[in-house]
Amino acid sequence: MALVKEPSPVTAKDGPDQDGEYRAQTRLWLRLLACTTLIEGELRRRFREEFDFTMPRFDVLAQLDREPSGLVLGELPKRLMVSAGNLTPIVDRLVEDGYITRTPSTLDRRVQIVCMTVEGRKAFRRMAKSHGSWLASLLADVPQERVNGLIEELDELKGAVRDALQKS
Amino acid sequence: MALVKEPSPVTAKDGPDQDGEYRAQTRLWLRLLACTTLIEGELRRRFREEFDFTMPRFDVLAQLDREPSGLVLGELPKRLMVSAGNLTPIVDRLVEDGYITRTPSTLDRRVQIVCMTVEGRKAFRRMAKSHGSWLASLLADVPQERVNGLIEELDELKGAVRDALQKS
DNA sequence: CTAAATTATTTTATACTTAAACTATTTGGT
DNA sequence: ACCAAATAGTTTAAGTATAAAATAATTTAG
Repeated sequence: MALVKEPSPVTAKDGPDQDGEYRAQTRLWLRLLACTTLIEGELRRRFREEFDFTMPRFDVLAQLDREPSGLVLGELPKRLMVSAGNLTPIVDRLVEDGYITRTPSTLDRRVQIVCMTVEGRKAFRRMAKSHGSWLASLLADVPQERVNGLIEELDELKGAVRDALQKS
Repeated sequence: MALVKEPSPVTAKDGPDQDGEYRAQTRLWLRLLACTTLIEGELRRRFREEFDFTMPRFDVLAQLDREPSGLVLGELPKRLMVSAGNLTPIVDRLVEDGYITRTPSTLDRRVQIVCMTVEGRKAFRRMAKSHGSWLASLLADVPQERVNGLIEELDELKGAVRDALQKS
């Protein structure tokens, strides 16, 4: 189960660090993580301060906003790339707070349908607008073509990683 | 305190979504998050399976690996971009497991110096090697120039975001 | 030379996260 | 019809994360 190409002996070009191979890939990962952490921290902070809301809760609403007829609960973990167990308390709380409803399916009593309420939708729209403008302000100094280029490149990167995961 | 340029009235070009402005910035953020989540999940899984270790613990060791004489404890939260309170239990556990030591400074008894042990260093090297090869395998299908290009672009993006945060 | 401000770190409260075990329900094979 | 396997969802245990309050030690100002 060889997941990795045998490290080619790079001997000639490596720098002062004797770390060995894969430096560029590791560096890319660290950049990716740093950018995400930086932006995520700021978004979290603002969600908290302005709306007393958390990002995972917002993410759930964002999914439901696109589905007027609601979603099977089990779809959420897949779309949000989080574990199922994780969503239970988050959904509980959103129901409790009146943003969404959770109704058991009549056809299959294991299944539950979650659906945004009118107030939920209203609250989401308001927050989504701020969310967009926060991002725009954070990324204001990144030229538009660079933004578009990165979108494309990261899409491809995501695809490449997914493929690699599939194969393993 | 205008953080955001007033949304220019895009009226003409917007697509089927009436989301409004900032679409590209939001899309970029979602891609960034998706890539990071995807890779992070896989790295976490492998750390767990192969070494029964977690990423935050590895991150602490990675910082200390570069500092043979140890680090002031307070440096860690800054470098790792996590909160200070968060590190206390992580450092506790690393000490307990013998990977690092924590000694109070003689000059300033508020300060503690953390330093990797020999076994810690050995364990770290072993894990770092795997970490690198996991990343290489995940990113194997991303061409080398693309990797290098992304490193640079993300570096600039990080700088731009940091500047934006500074100003706010 | 002491009171007040500052700094380093820990503690507390709340929330998120995963993996794995568990419950309830449905489905497919016999 | 029955029972084993599969599926949907929740619960549990351990760990990670933040913000904010608390503690302790040091520095600074008067």
